[in-house]
Amino acid sequence: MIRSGKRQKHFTLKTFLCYYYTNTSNNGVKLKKRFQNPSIKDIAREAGVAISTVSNVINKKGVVASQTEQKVLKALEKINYRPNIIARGLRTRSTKSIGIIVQDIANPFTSHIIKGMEEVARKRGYTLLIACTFYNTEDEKKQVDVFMDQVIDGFIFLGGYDNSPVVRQVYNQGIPVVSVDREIEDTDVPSVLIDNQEAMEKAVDYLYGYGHRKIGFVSFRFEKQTTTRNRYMGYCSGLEKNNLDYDPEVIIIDDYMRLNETGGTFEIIKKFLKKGVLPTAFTTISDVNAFGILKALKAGGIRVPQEVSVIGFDNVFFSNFTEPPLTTIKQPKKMMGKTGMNLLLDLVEKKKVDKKNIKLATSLVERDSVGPPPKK
Amino acid sequence: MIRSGKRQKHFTLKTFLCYYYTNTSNNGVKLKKRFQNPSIKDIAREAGVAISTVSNVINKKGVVASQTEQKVLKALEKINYRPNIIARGLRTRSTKSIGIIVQDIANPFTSHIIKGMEEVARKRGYTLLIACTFYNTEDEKKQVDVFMDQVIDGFIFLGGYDNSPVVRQVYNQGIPVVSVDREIEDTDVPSVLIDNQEAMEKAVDYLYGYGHRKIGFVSFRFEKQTTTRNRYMGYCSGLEKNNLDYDPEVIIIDDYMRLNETGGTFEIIKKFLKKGVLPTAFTTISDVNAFGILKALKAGGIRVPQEVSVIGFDNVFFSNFTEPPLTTIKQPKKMMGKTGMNLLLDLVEKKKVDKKNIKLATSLVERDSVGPPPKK
DNA sequence: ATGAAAGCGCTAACAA
DNA sequence: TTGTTAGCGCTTTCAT
Repeated sequence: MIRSGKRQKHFTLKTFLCYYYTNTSNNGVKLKKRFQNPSIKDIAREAGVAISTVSNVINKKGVVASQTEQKVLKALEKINYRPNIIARGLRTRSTKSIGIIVQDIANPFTSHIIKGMEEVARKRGYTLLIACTFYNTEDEKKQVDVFMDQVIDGFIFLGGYDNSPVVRQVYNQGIPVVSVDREIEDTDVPSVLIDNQEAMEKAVDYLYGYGHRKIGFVSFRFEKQTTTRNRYMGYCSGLEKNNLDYDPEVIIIDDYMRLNETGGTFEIIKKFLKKGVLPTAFTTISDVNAFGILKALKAGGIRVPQEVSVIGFDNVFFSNFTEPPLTTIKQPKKMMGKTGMNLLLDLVEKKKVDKKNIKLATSLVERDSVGPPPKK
Repeated sequence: MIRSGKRQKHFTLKTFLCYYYTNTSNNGVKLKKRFQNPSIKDIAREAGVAISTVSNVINKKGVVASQTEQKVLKALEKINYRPNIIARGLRTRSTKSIGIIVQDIANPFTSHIIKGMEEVARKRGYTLLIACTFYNTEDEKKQVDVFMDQVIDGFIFLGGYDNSPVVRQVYNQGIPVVSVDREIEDTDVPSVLIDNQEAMEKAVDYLYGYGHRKIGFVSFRFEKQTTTRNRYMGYCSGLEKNNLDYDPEVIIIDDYMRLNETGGTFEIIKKFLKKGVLPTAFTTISDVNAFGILKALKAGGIRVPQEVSVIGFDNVFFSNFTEPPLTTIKQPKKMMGKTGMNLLLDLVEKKKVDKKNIKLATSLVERDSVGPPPKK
């Protein structure tokens, strides 16, 4: 309800010029009807030029005589005018805002990506609309519609289930969209990703290099999530590459850790420990899961990395502050956000983009949670 | 650039009814000019009623004969119509969106507050615009203007420096605003806060109860931030209450930890350790700072809590996964977010609010980072 | 109860 | 080069 005249309590510089008089049925007397922010009309009147001329000056369009321009500029300076984006949006169908659909804004991985996005969006003059869907595909669909109603300039889908029909639908409507950390099978849709398989393979290689031969994998289920599935694929191909057997006994896949990664993993691994079969090292799909493993291991009196090694994925900030500090695969979070947003805005602004499916490099951060396996 | 006809590539159910013909200068031939989403006009035409009647049905306003209503409903069902919020906003000056100004969206404390906000906003049909200012007061001012241009329904200022003039200005313009985790001196402005002083006093009491008599305090500078200053006040009053001396030697206040809380604190405390004066316990203004203390202590070979105790503030998720798990003051983060957003939306919707300055309760979460001081 | 029409503030097409 | 005007899609007022 911004700028609703009735709630305006003070005269401000912004408004002092802008009340106007209009006929009402009140005995034909002209009454002060409402306050509002200055509009382009006020500027035009003040400068003594046409509305469209003001518009041209503001948007640096058309040709305006420098003398006229001066007049407008002067009026603009005198009156603290700000164009109404909503009104402009109604005409131009652009509101300088980007909708971001994310699973969980409080997740330390995604929140850093968003931070990167926010940074470039703001720098380029766009505003961020954010909605969280908590892995609810229906909600995601609904939220897309809500954003459509708001008339946004573009979409970013950040992480979560593939849910490509929704992305596709947006894409098909000709709305700029990029998928970040979400692998859509069709590569028409612009994307910013990492090579999840290669990254996880790197982790297995690293563990193998330390002498590990019985390497576990812990994850939630990944039928609907290609990113995660590809990490699993990387785990498998890493095994294969190093001639290691695929051992279902040390592969723990359970959806219980889906929405409560750390706590869920903790429980699952604690239970797993009771079985008495132990890999010499754990791989997992994210740091927040690794934290749960670490804690369960500690609770079970198992030392890391002396008895069991653990390697994470993401390189979340807190990986540096666990005990021991977590060795992990680093995803360039902020860069993913920035790259994704720049790509999207280039699309929005119809700039030439030479690469619309971008893969960013990962790296391995060595800390202290991986060591050689214990000697028998 | 949503719904820009030129980029529409496919016919969809949504659009099939909605291309129309118009004269162009092209030899006087009528040309298909553009696609668009169905508008209220299309519904009106389909139902054979007036536009305003459709509007009335949609908004459940005025009186519509049930027969007419049925016709409209039927048309509505046939055509997948969605009102254009932007156009509506132009008239009503309400876009069902809330602007949130926050320092750092990736901070684990604020991100959980925002999560709470998002939850209720979405439930109540509002969208979130988010901007980060990174403690830059100028940016904050600018961002307020950007949000104004967007015509949002209300503001939330979340954390950060007091910067009350900006908040005041918004408030004075009659725009609904609430301040969350940000203490503005004037209580006209609705707010959701905790009692920072009482909370920190609680921490000191707790430490005192364990036998600590030399209690440190670590913080960045707080001239411009009342929340933090009040925690300091709580530290002081806690000391006083328990007849403890105020000892500047163990009070570490340094802005170096402002924007890099954990890393900065780590450095500062590492340096501090060299001085050789050590409190038996540390209080600090947030968990992320406590993590730095923990790590510095560990680096210095000092055991927690056997030699030195540490108590945090916030109860961030990861406090549970440090070594040792961090004892801390819990702030009801999600609740703060939800309460703040509910308050704001009540204000926006002009509902009766019986309490516009809300204080939420904190509690102390006992984990393992506090123990009795070492015996001499 | 229903419809016609006037804007909201802006841009863009076109006339002058 | 400048001004006039027709919308964008909606709500709201006022006739009917």
